[in-house]
Amino acid sequence: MTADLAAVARRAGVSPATASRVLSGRGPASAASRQQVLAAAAELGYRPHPVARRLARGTGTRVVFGFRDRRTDVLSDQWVCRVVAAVAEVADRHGLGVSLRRLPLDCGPDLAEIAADRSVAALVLAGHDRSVRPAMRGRVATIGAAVDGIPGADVDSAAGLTALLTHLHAQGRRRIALVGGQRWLGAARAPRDAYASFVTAAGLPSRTVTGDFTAARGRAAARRILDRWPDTDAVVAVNDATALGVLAGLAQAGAAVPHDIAVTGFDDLPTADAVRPALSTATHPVERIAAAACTAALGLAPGAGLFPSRPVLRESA
Amino acid sequence: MTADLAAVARRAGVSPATASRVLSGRGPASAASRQQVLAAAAELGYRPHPVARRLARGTGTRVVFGFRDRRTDVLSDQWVCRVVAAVAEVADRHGLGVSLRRLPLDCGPDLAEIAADRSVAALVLAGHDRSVRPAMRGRVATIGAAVDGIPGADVDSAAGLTALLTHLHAQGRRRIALVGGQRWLGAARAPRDAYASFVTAAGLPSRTVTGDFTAARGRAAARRILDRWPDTDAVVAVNDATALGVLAGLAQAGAAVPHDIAVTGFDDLPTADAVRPALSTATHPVERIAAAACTAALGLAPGAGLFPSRPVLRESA
DNA sequence: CTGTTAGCGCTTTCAT
DNA sequence: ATGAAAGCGCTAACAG
Repeated sequence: MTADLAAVARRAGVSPATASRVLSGRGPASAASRQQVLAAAAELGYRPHPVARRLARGTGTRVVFGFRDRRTDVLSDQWVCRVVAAVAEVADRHGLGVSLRRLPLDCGPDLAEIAADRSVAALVLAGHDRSVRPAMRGRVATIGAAVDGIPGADVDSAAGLTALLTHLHAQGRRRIALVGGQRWLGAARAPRDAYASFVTAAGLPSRTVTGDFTAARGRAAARRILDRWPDTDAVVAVNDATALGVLAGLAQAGAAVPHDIAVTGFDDLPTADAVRPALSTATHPVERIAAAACTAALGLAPGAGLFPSRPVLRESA
Repeated sequence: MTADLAAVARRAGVSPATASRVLSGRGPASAASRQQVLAAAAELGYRPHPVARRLARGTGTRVVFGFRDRRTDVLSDQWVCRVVAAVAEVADRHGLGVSLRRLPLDCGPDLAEIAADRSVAALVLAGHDRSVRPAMRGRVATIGAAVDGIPGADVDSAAGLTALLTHLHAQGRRRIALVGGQRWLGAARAPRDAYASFVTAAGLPSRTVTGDFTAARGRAAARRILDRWPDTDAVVAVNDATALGVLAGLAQAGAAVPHDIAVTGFDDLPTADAVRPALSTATHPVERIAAAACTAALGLAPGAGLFPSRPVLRESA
């Protein structure tokens, strides 16, 4: 039914090899043959067979998004879902699909399996830290800090958090607490460090509580903070989900936001603007980040890069 | 490097065809040969080449999730992202990837293009209505109402909404407004109808406002409702995003939830439980729905099915 | 139940 | 620049 390359070549009066060169844009071809081939392809309504192409080239057909986490219920994480969707949209432009794979903390075996799967064109990793080293020969990128040689599409969270802290400080907040992330997570490090530098530089007390990027823990963290340091006047959360939890926890405890306590999130998920009080946070170009990680993993772009984290001030701070 | 089928066959002392039959589980094979082949495969660490397999079988390598909507920014819709992620997880088990494709309202040409793409193993459609008819020969399923012959993984939203309305009524709410969805959207029909039947049966006034499944419109809808029917004592929203917006709009107008006005959502997204007041809504098995649609589209399951919508009562109603 | 023989559709050396 | 030919790795129709 559908015309194949041979048919196009025949009609163009050239060999399949030449037709292939023209249609795939790889390899030389005279203007004349190019002309013929293109015309023939158009007339025949030729559509290359992506699968055949990938088999011949030895490239895979899907990019795996590997998310390393302790939770089993990955789908309830908005950030994860958003990134997967973003990657799915980018991948579509390359004729590829995305698979979501939850990875345990000790993901060596899983990574080896992924590397051995020849349907995998590339691996995009998130939730990693220094200890994670993919078993793949290239075709890998991370969302988050780059790890030895592997390109990473990272958010400049140090700058973003510092900007938020600066804002709070300018507002007169002097007893600022941080709800951070798990220690095993690479992405939790930068915020923690940025917070530490800021408070010491500004001569503020350091008040840190560990969360896990979920609203549930954010809520618990709010209570803990109120218990330990009742005079806290601002809470900086490592992401929006946590901040939402903090908001809920504070409301439950009867603290007024932002009057008594200011709250900030991180990521600027759609909900940040839908809740009351609207969440002040830092916004990140998720789509561009996903796209960068994806193309870098596919080897279509040199490296990934550092993306801006811009404060978005709404009502909560 | 990696052993191929021929190597396994050779080592097992059988033909490639037999090895293929055993390893792919299709076609007959004597216990003896099966034994040999399996052993040989194990010893050689044989991993089938998914791409070659798909080329030979003529099946595609990815499932396209087509989302029909007027918005360009699909990624800011939590439901969409969640479904994509869920499909991506299910697809992974079949060695497939998912592509996300935004479809315009008039998506005929796009569907034709998707059908012509031989890398597409299946199409999962959402945001459709009766007018949409995929150009594919099978390999399609919808999330939402089934349309002529195409299986659909649908939520029993009529039952879910009715349950919510019944709850509100039992609470003494008598002036209940609905924030529905766009008329061109098939998924918006069932809730609208369910609401209509309920209010007429209960002898309540009908108060309907059209939303678009976003928080922004939900907020606007809340204001409109307050304007037109100041004595409204409950607002039922067609989804959680809308409900979040309604919550924000009511808060802004100084209405207390649930004291003055009760609010309900639909879907039970993770945020529903993170906001204050926590959103009363109806919960749906998103993963199972996505899985059903995916497997049905791939032709691995007969049809999709109707999934339960169970009320989850929290604080807002 | 098994082997033989063609493919699936495109790419890519390697000569020319 | 171009063509012939040899794959990429597996599946499936067809005899036997």
